[in-house]
Amino acid sequence: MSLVADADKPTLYKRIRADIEKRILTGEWPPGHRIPFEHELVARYGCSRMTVNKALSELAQADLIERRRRAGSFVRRPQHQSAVLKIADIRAEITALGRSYGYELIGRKLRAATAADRDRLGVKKASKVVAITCRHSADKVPFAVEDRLIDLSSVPNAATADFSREPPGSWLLHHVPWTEAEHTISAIVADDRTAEALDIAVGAPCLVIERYTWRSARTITAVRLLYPGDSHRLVARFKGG
Amino acid sequence: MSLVADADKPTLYKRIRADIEKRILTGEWPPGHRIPFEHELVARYGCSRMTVNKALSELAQADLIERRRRAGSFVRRPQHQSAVLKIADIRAEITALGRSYGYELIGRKLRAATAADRDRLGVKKASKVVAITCRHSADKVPFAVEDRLIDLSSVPNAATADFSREPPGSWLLHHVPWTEAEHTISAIVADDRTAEALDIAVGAPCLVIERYTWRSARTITAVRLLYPGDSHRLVARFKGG
DNA sequence: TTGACTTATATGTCTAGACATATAATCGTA
DNA sequence: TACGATTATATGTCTAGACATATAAGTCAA
Repeated sequence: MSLVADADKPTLYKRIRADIEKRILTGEWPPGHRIPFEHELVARYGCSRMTVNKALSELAQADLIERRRRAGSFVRRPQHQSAVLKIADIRAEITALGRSYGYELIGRKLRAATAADRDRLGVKKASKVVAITCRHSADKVPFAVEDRLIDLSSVPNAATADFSREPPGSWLLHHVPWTEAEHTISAIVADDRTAEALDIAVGAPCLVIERYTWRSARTITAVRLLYPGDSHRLVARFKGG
Repeated sequence: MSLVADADKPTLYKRIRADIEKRILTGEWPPGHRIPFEHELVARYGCSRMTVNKALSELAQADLIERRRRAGSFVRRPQHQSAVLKIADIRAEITALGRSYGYELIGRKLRAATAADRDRLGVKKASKVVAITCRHSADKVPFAVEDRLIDLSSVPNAATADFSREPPGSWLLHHVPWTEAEHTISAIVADDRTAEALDIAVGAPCLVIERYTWRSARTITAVRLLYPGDSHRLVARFKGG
């Protein structure tokens, strides 16, 4: 369903769909934006309404737009994240469980990307980054520690964002639409520093989720989340064989 | 996108889609089965070709069927599992990585469900179950140990299946189509038994994936997979905000 | 038997209409 | 002003056609 794969199949409705998809993904048409009415697209592309309708129906099915009778079609918020990804917004995750959410910024540094930073972000050229360390808690109990890098060449606003009150994950979720992510899940045992941060014993099991996020081939952020492995469970639901 | 939600919206193309979906999900039309040609459905429902085409196109988009020109439309294998779920079929996972797959049945018991079994399977009434313990390896190195229960009231064939050569996950994947699953991911440290089974040190971190699988409200199987946490990584890719 | 060519056919896309329906906007009334 | 009825409009569904295109299947020659 990539843009490239559809681009070389030059059927009209796919071109229309790709055109609109591109404007949404680049942010040119942000969430809430009303996209042209069917009759306007009919005029613009010089085709019948059914053709435009097919393009828009597929975009609606993919949750990129929402269609409302009499009102028009609107760009949707990227709220359709998968269950595993939902863990991304830890604040939402914790409050959804009916527990009180706590957040604490441990460190924030703005620096030119080191070799290690570039490696984590998967970029080659030099750039500035923000490095953030913070802790999330549920009902005053440590829930996860987060260690994040944000590529400022992709998200310049992050340089001046106030992460002392808002967690960077939530901030990004609201300021950078439509991203893709790759997750790596593994397990470690807590070392001294981790044990202290999570208030667990040294040698206790921890779940590690590393996520690397990009949009249209541009790296956005790389984050490492450490969860106490024995006290928390991450539930993911899927359909399949 | 549930059957129930569409059933009370009695538009014709949705009824057609739901009819076909139902036959696929119940297994009446198994993977590979050719569903009726468009012109046959046109005759059956007494509608135009565009209407059945819309129903079939949506089923194709949902990966339930595959459409081939000149040949017809066919029920797809449930191979479109998410990355995390893919770990379900460990054999496929390992061979996909180009490594040699090894399998070893450790234990197999057929018994009336104990209270603990019923709890794991989430069922209330008594039933028979198969309990299987086995080990998967990649290039002769232990990759994961599996501890599984299969509810025989849902999958009676499993009582006589030969799990000494075929892993139960692969067997189920080929004998029970179109299931839903819930995953729980956590981390533990290896105890004596686990350490020996995975050939790692006692106290080493392990990743635990528990999966509970059902189809149309019927429990199928519950499985617990233990991975050495430091040597393996499970990668999941998602699209979302 | 094998390979190249032809043909039949199911799907893929598209049109120019039609009527249905939900609802935003307007208008009228209390 | 607030509320209820009316209207206008964008989307939702559907039709009865059309031509395009990939390809399974059949045909024929080497």
